[in-house]
Amino acid sequence: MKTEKDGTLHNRILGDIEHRILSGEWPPGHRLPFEVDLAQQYGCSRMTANKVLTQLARAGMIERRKKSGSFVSQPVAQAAVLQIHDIEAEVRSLRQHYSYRLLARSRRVATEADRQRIEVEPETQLLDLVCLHEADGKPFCLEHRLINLTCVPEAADEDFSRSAAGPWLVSRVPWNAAEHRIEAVAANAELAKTLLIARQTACLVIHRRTWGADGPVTAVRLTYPGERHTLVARFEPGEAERT
Amino acid sequence: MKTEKDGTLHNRILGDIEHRILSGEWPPGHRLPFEVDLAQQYGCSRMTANKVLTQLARAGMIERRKKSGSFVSQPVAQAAVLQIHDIEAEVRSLRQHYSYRLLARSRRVATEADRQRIEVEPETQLLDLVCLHEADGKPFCLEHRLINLTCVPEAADEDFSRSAAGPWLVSRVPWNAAEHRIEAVAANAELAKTLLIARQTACLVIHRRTWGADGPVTAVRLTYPGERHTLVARFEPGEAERT
DNA sequence: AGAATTATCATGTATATACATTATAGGCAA
DNA sequence: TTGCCTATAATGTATATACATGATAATTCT
Repeated sequence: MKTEKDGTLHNRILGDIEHRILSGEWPPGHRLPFEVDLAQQYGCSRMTANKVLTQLARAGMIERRKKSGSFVSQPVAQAAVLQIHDIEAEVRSLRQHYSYRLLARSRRVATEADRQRIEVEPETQLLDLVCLHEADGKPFCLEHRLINLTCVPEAADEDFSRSAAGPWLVSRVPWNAAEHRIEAVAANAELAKTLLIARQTACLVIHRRTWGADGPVTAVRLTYPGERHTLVARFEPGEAERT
Repeated sequence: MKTEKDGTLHNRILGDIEHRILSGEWPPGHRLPFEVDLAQQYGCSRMTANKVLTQLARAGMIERRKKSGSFVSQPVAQAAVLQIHDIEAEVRSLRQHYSYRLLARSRRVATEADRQRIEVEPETQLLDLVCLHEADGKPFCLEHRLINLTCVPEAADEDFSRSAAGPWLVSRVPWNAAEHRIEAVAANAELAKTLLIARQTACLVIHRRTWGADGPVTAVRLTYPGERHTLVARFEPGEAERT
């Protein structure tokens, strides 16, 4: 995403209108000048004004109605962009040493329980991986992953004993949709033992399901000890991307 | 965000190129046809092809280099759009009855502890609210909120005993940045009592800080009993918005 | 007056054109 | 061979223009 304003007329106009909206000078519901008037004010052609307004409309900051004009949008339901890091990068950014251990690997036909986690057809071959990501040798995150071998048959030939499946998949399989579910759970005995934490410790659990052109690719559950981990999301409503 | 493909030439071309990229037909690094060639293939002018490519570039799906051409981007760090609902709407969407109770309201000059939560100057007047959102009469979410009275002096005259401060603020104060932090915590005695849950129950905590043109507006901490609440985030990398 | 028609206005989409910008390739001279 | 210059190719930005679309306002007809 480019955000620098590179002196072009287009971006100057865009920035100016954005500023008026964000500062509250043009509150929600306010009708902005017609395209021809904007063009005159800024000394540009209608096409240029039109492109700016089109972009603002795509960014959701204004709504456009034929004949009536363009209006500042009501603030919409809040949305935030959540960065889902690669775990290795996440550990390194904490300046800790990253290591990885494969705890279990099995291949099977999807069971009913599996199909609760990943929406595959019955009889689909799956790869089931359980692995532990460590920071400075201490448990950082426990990963449970199912991979749909119909979509990614090459995965059957990888043993994933040295490196995690996540980065391997990302670079190999094009995907076009993902769903994340985030919840808090208390550690049960098994989880506590694996993560070396006390029972009942609150943990942050991220479920991620990914789809490609041929259907579900993978479903992964990441469990982080709660006290040691937070997710951060940012939202800049005015940051319409610049050309 | 408009996503329907409304038969225009622009959107036909956009959808076609998107499809080639998402299906893997044009993998990351692949050079797509030059603008003039695209224009010829689709029987349109270069301007139209240019606008489509510009849009794809803004959506992050392609990178453009002068003289060299346009290339399919490497998949970027995953990002997900997290919907932060209005709590009342959230409860209603579960088809439960929403109610609200103000538990505490006080006004004071920012303490050192407050300034850990909201980045205001010393001596700033704050409004501190604690309230409970209920679904079908049962605790649903506990809210701790600080409001910066320098930014929102009108808030001092509202008692917030009948309705929550969130929606009131949203409709009154333009804001331009927000930060969310999500973590899991175990309920302490006080929290357990307020939310009517067992001690040590895992809870999902969302910290949201909001900035307006005049600095920090509000900081809010929402605590949900973990077993009963999940956050959902979606990401559609190919969903470049359509004109 | 009320309904149907027409005119008008603002936006939406597309084209042709012009010139600016910038990275690459090729040529030319020291 | 090296360094510089120039030509060229592709994108970037902006303009003028044309016609389509859809909503509102004005007019006309019954």
